[in-house]
Amino acid sequence: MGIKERQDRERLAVRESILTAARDLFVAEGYAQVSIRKIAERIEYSPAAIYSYYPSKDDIFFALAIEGFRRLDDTIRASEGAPDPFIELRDSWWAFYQFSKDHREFFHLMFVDRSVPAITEQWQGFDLLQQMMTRVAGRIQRSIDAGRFPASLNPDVALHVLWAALTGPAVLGCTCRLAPGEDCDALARDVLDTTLAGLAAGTPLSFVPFPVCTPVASPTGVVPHEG
Amino acid sequence: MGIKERQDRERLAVRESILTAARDLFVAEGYAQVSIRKIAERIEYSPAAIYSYYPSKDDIFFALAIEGFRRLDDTIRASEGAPDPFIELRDSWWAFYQFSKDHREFFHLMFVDRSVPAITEQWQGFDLLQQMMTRVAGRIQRSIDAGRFPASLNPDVALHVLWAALTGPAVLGCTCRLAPGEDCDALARDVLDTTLAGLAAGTPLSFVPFPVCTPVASPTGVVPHEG
DNA sequence: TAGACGACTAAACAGCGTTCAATCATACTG
DNA sequence: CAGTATGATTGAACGCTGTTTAGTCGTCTA
Repeated sequence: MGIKERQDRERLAVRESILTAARDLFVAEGYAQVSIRKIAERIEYSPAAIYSYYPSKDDIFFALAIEGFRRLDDTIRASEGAPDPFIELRDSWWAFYQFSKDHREFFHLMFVDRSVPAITEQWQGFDLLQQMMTRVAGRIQRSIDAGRFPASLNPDVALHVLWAALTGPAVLGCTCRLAPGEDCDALARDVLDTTLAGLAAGTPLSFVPFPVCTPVASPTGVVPHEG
Repeated sequence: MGIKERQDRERLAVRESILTAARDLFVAEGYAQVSIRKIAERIEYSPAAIYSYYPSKDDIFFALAIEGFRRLDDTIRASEGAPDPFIELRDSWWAFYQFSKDHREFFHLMFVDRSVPAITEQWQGFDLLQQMMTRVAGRIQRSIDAGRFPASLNPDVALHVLWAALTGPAVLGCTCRLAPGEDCDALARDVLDTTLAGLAAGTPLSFVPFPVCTPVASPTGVVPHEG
């Protein structure tokens, strides 16, 4: 009988509709405006019903975060293809910044929010994030190979420096910390170019990355140089 | 009669005790754990009483943000004194980053939080912030004068680039977005040094700063260069 | 057809920010 | 000193939140 299959399908559909309602509220009105009761009203179920699909509100946000990583992955993948690996690298990080603008709430949930502990705790468990990091580290390696960065540059370290630096303007933008007339895009571009130039200049670095995101595992493991 | 004076003094004392209770809860348990009822319990007043001292919970957080700017100002002032202006500049931003570590909740409230609209809206109205920016812009100017940066560098633009870049590792740190073993201090140091190096390399910049924070008003006004 | 199982709901709990009528202590006035 | 006005303070309530629980209802299975 396909009865169980149909039931599973129906359950999945409701589960999906919860996520859709949450996402719509989230994107349209912001994180703080998402409540179990509002979601319930949208899907025409009682608030309690939601708890048989998600154990808590946090788990709904966790699911949204995963969706966010999927969207970010799409955005960064779409930035591939520039003939020059250095330009391609620059495009990757510009895509990262653009993501913070185009998906403000997602970005905040993924990279800034502290109110969903599971997202912070399982940070290293987001496969897609690790894959993205690996991919971008690969682009850095190709830029090194093309002579745009010193051969001594550790791609994983550069990845973290670029990530941290670009997170700044993204946060300032999505939390409205610039003066009304100031152009956040210009600031992000300047931070990106300045950081790339600083890396190209061979600035000594001291960060020791977590081994996971090494693009291609070297036989001797990750050996970060001292700064 | 000193009666009115005494009453004013008492009112101020209660007002201050509200802020102290809020700050203690805030620092010890985090933003989300601060509630009017908990503050009321600490100062042994009813929750309603608080509303005759602060019109809303947001106003309490606003007062805490002002205190935060005072603390940050102290921290940055304390970083003055290095003989080399470039080192002094580096110390300023290291102090900014250290502030984000030592006063995590304050930093979050001041630079990241979105749930207190007044802080975002009155952002340009924080005198102390403007003064700090002016002071740091002055340090950048002295570094330019000392030949550590190109003469073409606009101090206000550099200020914003450094601010944005350093905000990144600060946010990643205080929102726990690094892997357990990773050293956020090292990352912040690398971002700082990389950004300083990028600025020193004369990277073309395009950001146009809001005129307010020009260290010394030039007769022709702020003329940002094109990037 | 009877029973079991699972989805769903109404109602409640404890918490939240905030408001309001009522109370109480104090200071001023006659 | 008595009476009044003033302003601080409170208890109770409103409407909101996330979550739990007991009970209902419909569908599938035997």
